[in-house]
This record gives sequence, C-alpha cells and structure tokens, in this order.
Amino acid sequence: MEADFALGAVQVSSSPQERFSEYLQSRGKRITQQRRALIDHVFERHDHFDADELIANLSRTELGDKVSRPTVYRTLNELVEAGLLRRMNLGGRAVYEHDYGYPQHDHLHCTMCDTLIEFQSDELQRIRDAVGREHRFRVTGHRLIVSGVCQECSTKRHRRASPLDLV
Amino acid sequence: MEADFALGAVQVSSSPQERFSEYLQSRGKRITQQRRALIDHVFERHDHFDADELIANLSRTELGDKVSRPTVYRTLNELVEAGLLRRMNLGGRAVYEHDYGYPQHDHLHCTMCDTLIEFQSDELQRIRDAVGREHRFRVTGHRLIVSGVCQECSTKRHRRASPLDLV
DNA sequence: CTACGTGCAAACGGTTTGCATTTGG
DNA sequence: CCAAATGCAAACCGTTTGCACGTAG
Repeated sequence: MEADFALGAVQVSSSPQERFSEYLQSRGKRITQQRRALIDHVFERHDHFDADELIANLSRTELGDKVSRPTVYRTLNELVEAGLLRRMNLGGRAVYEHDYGYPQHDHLHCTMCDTLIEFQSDELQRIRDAVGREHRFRVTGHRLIVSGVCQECSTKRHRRASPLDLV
Repeated sequence: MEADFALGAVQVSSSPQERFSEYLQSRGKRITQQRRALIDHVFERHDHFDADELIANLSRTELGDKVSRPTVYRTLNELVEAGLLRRMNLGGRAVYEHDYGYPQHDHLHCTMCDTLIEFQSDELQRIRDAVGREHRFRVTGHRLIVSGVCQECSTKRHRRASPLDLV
C-alpha cells in the first residue's frame, strides 16, 4: 500500500522509539530486539498496513525473519495500547496507522483498490461532540470511513461496488 | 439488546417480506420455510443484532431450531444484498440492523454496555459529500461510529475504556 | 422431476494462547 | 539469576464451504 502524506505531522517532544521505551519501562516490560526492530520498521514511513503486510515487509529487511508472527501481533497490541498506533477494522482484518504525533483524521476508502485517503474536518469533530452532548454521551473518539471509488479507479474499467464492501 | 426507536420509520410501499420475495424470485431463488422464518423474525422489531443473538433468539421461538447456523449466515448475506439489512463491523463481528424503510443514520457506541444509539445528521451527510468532491472521490456510503460511554454507564461504577475498544 | 436450498461437519483466515526455551535487566 | 518475552504449534472464533440429502416450483 502507498504512503499517504495528505496531512503533515505535528511536532512532538520525543520519538516513537523513546515513547515506546517509556511505556515499556513504566510497566516493567523489556526492550527486546524484536520490539526495537518492529517499532523502527513501523515508524520508518507513514502508511496504512495490516499484520500480514508488516510481516511480509519486515521479512524483506535485514532484520529479516527474526520476528515471529505471534510477536508481531503481541507488539502491535502494545503499540496501540501505548498510543503509538491506531487500529481500525476494514473488512474483517485490523489495519494500523501512526497515531502518536499525527493529527486526528478520517478516511476515504476506495472499495476497488482498497486505498485509504486521509482527510481532516473540524466541522465533523464539532458535530460529533454536539451529538454526544445531545445524548448525554461522553465521547471518547470516533471512526468514520467514507466508502466509494477513488479517481484512478473511476477512470479504469469498472466492477460494481456491492453493499457487501461497506466497512 | 434493546430496540432503539430513536428514529421513525419512513413509509414504504411494500413489506420486507414482499420485498424479499421479489428479490428472490427475480433471481430464480426459492422462498423456503427457513427464509420465511428468518425474515419474519428479523423484522418483528427494530434492533441491532449479530448472528449469534439471532440464532439464540430464534431458537427460543416455535420456529425453534428449524434453521441451522449456516443457513442463518447465508440468509443474512442475502438480506444485506437485497437491501433489507445493513451490516456494520463492531469489534470483529458483524452487526445487523434494518435498512429497508429506515432512514440513514449513524451510531453512538457505548464501550461499556455495547449499546448502539442511533442519530441522524444532515450536516454530516453534507461534509461527507463535500470531502468526496474535494478528493474527486465518488462516494457510495459511509460508516461513522462515535465511541464513548452512555449516560447510564456513566452513573454506574467504572472501568476505563481502553483504546482497544475503539471500533 | 430437477435445480436450488439445507444441514452437517469440516475448512477457513485472522488472531490469540499454552508451554518450553531464550533473554534482558 | 529469574521474570518476562519469544517461537512453535495448536487453539480460537466468527464465518464460509463441500457434499449428500431434502424440497420448492
């Protein structure tokens, strides 16, 4: 999957690596080779990925197959818990993206090529909070995915997006 | 799960049963006992449910255990395809609600009791379409889930909503 | 009569887990 | 040292599928 640099990073005081170390140490967890390899790889560039892509991608590097599948899953969970990654669910599988040092945003999801395009809307945020207030609901977050077909795919030959494609 | 009658039904020309029959016949599919039992049960009242709840619920009726698990799954897929049900994904499993004759809406999801509260926002629709235009993206639909804690759960004793709870 | 649908059991795919072994602090 | 993490293989869980039998039209 291609990187989407639609939004700029916000400045943060420490690197993801430092953040993760703090998180681990504060919980008596250890900084292992595998965790280092994973966080370095994951924060090398901003994109969306699932566990399989990460594993495939990782095994192409020198770090190679030094990290097993279960460890990848375990570490992804830790990175989410540490606030470094955000997880969303797309058609049954978990998809991850950078959270730490990255602004709140939502996604357009092309049902043909599966690409995720990021966008930001303050208005949306406003609506979300207003609706929460109306229902006396304490809002902690939201997930919006707009489904459709991206420009490139629109110009190519078509297949109908079925209702089954909707997230 | 409780029914949420937050929004009123819009009037439609034919019943879900009739709609389903049309759908089936137009495709050379058959109107079987099982399909009848399922659509009657599903449209008895408006609520959100997953496959397991439907099966459990159904086996409590006289129709009893006349419908097997695979048939429930197969029929749910047909009902979605027929435009009678909408499917959304909540924490790994599929959740269904009435689509036919029911207005477009989104959900507040309480991460403590798992209840879904419906709300409607024209503004949201507007934003969605505007964003699509900006990105030359042909929008076919969207899914928004606002996570948080509902009023009842807020007043009860707490457990922290972890980031893992986010849809 | 003959597809189409069903039920069963088994497969599936993404993710998690029990356990013996390795390793960080 | 020893608790925590890893790798392996197996379990898990929601969902789908192959196949022989049943049934709608």
